[in-house]
Amino acid sequence: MSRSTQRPAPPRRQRTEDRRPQIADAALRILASKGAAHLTAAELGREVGIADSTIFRHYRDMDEVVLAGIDRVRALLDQTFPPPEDPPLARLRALFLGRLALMHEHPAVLRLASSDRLEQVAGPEGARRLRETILRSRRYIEACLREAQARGEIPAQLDATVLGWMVRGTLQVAVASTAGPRSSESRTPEAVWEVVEALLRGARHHVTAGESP
Amino acid sequence: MSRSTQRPAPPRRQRTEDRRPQIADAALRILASKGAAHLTAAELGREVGIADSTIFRHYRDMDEVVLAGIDRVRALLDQTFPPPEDPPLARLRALFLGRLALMHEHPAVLRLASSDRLEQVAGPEGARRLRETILRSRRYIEACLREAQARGEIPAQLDATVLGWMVRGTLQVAVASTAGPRSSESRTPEAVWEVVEALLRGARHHVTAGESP
Amino acid sequence: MSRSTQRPAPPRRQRTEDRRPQIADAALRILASKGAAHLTAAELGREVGIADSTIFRHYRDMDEVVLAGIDRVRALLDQTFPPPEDPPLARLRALFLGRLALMHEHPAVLRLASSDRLEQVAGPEGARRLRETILRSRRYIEACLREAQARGEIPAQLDATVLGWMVRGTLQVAVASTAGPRSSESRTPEAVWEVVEALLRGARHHVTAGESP
Amino acid sequence: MSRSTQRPAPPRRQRTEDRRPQIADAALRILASKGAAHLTAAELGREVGIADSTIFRHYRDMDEVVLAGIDRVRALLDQTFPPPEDPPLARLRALFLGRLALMHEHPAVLRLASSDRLEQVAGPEGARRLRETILRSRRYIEACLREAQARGEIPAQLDATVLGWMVRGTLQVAVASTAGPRSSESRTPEAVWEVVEALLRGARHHVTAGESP
DNA sequence: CATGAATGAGATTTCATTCAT
DNA sequence: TATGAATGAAATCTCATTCAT
Repeated sequence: MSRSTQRPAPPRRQRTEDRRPQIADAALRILASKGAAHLTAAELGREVGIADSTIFRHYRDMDEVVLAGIDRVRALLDQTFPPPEDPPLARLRALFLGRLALMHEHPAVLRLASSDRLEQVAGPEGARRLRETILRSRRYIEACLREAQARGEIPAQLDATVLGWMVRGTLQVAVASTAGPRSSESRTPEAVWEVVEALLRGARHHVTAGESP
Repeated sequence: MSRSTQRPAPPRRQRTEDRRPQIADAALRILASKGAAHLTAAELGREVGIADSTIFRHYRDMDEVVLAGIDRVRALLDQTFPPPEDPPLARLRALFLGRLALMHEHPAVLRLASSDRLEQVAGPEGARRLRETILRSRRYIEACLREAQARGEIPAQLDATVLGWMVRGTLQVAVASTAGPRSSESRTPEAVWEVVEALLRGARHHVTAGESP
Repeated sequence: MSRSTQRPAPPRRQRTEDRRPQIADAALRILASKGAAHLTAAELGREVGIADSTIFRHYRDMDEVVLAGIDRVRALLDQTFPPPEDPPLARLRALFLGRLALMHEHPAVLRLASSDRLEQVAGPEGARRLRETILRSRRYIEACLREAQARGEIPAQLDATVLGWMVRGTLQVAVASTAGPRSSESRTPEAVWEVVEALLRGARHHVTAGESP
Repeated sequence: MSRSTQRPAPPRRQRTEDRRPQIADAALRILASKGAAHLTAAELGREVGIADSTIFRHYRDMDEVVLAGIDRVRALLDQTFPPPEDPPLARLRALFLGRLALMHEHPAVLRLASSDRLEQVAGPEGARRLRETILRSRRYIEACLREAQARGEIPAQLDATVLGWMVRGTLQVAVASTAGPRSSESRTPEAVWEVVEALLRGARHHVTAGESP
C-alpha cells in the first residue's frame, strides 16, 4: 500500500508546520502497510523523503511522532460523529457507515483503534488518548441505543451496554473482513448496517402469516 | 501482570520436554501482559527463570518459540468446539461461552486471535496457522447460523456471513471489555450470550398488541 | 603489528568515501597481524578508531568489509603485471620481484592469496574473486614460461605447468620466510629471483669439460 | 569428505585412551573438510558420535584437542623422513613423494602445515610445535641439498636456502593444485618430482651439439 | 532547515565450558 | 564414562538519538 518510492520528491526545506503532518501521516501509512515493527526512523524518513535524523528536528521522539499520528486519527474519528438532532438509529447508522468508510480509507485507524492494548505502539500517553477516544465512541453508541430503547425502537429489555459491544464488534470485524487483501466475502457497508439494524429492531421472522410490513 | 520476580525460583535443570511448554507459556504470558515488542529472549528467560541463551537449547529460534505458543493457543481454541450432535444455537452458545472463558483465562489468545496483522509477531508460518484456525472458527460459526436459519430458529433472510461477523465481533469486544484491569462494566458471560441469542432469534418487543407498558 | 592503541585519535567525523578505505585497510591489517578469527567488528572499530556499530554505516556487512579488502588486494596485485612488450623472462622477473615487494609491504595479501580455503574468510563471492585473481596470475606465469620455452630460453621438455608451480611456490615460501618477524634467513628479492632464473635456464654447473654422467 | 552421518555408531563408553585419538582425528577431518571456523565442540561431537560436553572429559580444552591433532600430524610427517643411508637426492625424492602422498591422504596436514601463520588455529603452543616440525623439514631438505651440492650433483653456486624454498614451495603448490576438487591440471607425483630434480640438476636443454660455453 | 557520521543500548544467536544426574 | 541442561562471554547487527557541518 505504501508507495514510498514513486512519491514525487517533495520540495526540500519546508517549514516545521508543514513537515509535521507529513511525518505523522507517513507514520500512519507505515503502520498500516507494514506494521509497528517497521515503523523505524529510517523507514519513516524514506517514506517522507527526508533523512532519518531530520525527523528529530520536527519531533522530539519517535513516541511523539506516533502520538501525532494518533491525534490525526482522533481528529478523523471525531469528524464522524453525526449531528445530534437526528433520531438515534439514524445517528447510529451514520456513525457506523462513517467509521466503516473511514477505516477503509485509513487502515491505520483500524490498526490503532481496534487494538485495545496499544500501550506498546503508542506509549502510555498515546494509549490514554486512544482509550479516551474509544470511550467517547462507546458512550456515544450506548447513548444512541438507550435513546432508541426509550423511544421503543429497539427492545428495552436488552442490556444497552452489551448491545453497544455488538455494534462495535460487528464494526470491527466488518472492517477487518472487508479491508484485507484476500477478503473474498465483502459486503457493502449499507448491507452490513441493515443486518445490524434488523437485529436491533428485533427481526421478526417465523413471520407467521402475512403480517410482515 | 507478569510475576517473574516473585516467582520462587523453580527447580533448575529440567528436561526439554518440560522446558519447552514452560517457555511457550511464558511467551504467551509476556505477549499478553507486555505486548509483542517486549517478547525478547532476555525477558523470556527472566520470566522462565533461565538465562536467555538457554532458550536456544530448547528452541532453535525466537520464531520457533512464538510458533510453539501459537500452537498451544490453537490447541486450546480447538478444544472449545462443542460436540456436533447438539442443536445449532446450543453449539453456538457453547462455543461463545467457551471462548469467552478461554480468552479470559489466556489473554494472549485474544491478543493473537484478534490481531489481523500478526505476520510481525508470528512470522509467515505462524500467521498462516493462526489464520487457518480463525478461518475454522469463522466457518463453524457460520455453519451453525445457517443451520439455525434452516431450522427456522433465526431469521433466514439475514445474511449469515454478517451474522457471523456480529457473533465474532461481540465476542471480541466482550472479552476486551471484560478482561481489562480497569473494566467497570463487566457482565457475566451468560448475560452477554443471552443478548446475542435474543438478537439472533429476533427479539420481538413492541410487537404483540398492546402489551407495551 | 597493529598499533591501534598508540595511533593518535584521527579526526573524527569523516566522509564515507574516506572511511570505507580506512576500514578496508584496517581489515587487511588485522587479517595480516592477528588472523581471520580476530577480524571482528569490535576489533575493526578499535583499529579504525570508531565504534563497532559505526562500521555498519559504511558497509552493510562484515562480509562486505572483507570483500572491499579483497578488492584492494586485487587492485594491488593487478598493478604488478609488467608491460607485455618485455621479453618473457624479464616479465617473469618483474612480476616475481613486484609481488615479493608487494607482499612484503602488505602481508595480508599473502594471507589471502596463499589461502586455498578462503571461503570461510571471504564468503563465497570473495572466494570467487580471489580465485579469479589467482587464476589470472597462474595463467600469466605459465604464458611467460611457455613463451620462454618457445624462444629456447628455458628447457622446452619441462612441463610448463609444473614450472609455474615452482615459480609460485618459491614466491610463497620466500615471502613467508622473509616476512616473519623472527626470520633469520632473509635474502634480497633479487638474489631469490636469480636462483629461480638460474634453475629455469638450466644452471650448468660442474660444467667444466664434458663430464656429465 | 566428512562422512559423519554414515559412520556406524561406535560402541559407546570407551576408555579415554581410545577416545582421545578418535577425537583428535575427527578434529583433523573437520579441519580439512570444513575449515577452522567449523571446528566447534558441537561439530566435533557429532563427528565422533558423542555429545559435545563429553569431549571435555577427554580433553581439557578445545585447544588441547587441536594440539593433539597437530601432534598426530607431526607424527605422520616424521614418518616420511627417509632413511639416512640413501644418497641425498634420493632422500629428497622420497621425502617429496612421501609428503605429497601424505598430504593427499590427509588434507588436514596441508591445511596445517602449509599455513605458516597458524597461531589462530592452534594457539601459541600448537604454533610452536608446528613451527618446530616445519623447521625440521626445512633443515632436512637444506641438508640434502647441501650434501648434493657437495657431491657435485647440483650446482654448488646456488644458494641452498633458496633451493630449499623452491622445493618446499613447489611441494605446497603441487599439493594445493592437485588436491582441490576442481583441479583440472593434476600431475602424477613422480612427474612433478622429475621436473624439480631436472631443475636442480641443471637441465641443459639448448644442448644440441657441443655448444656449451 | 537538513544531513550524514557517530554512538550506545539492546536484540539474537553461537560457543566453549561447567555441572548435576 | 556419558549426557543434557545451563551459562556467560562475545559476535553481528539494528535503531533511536546526538552533533558537527
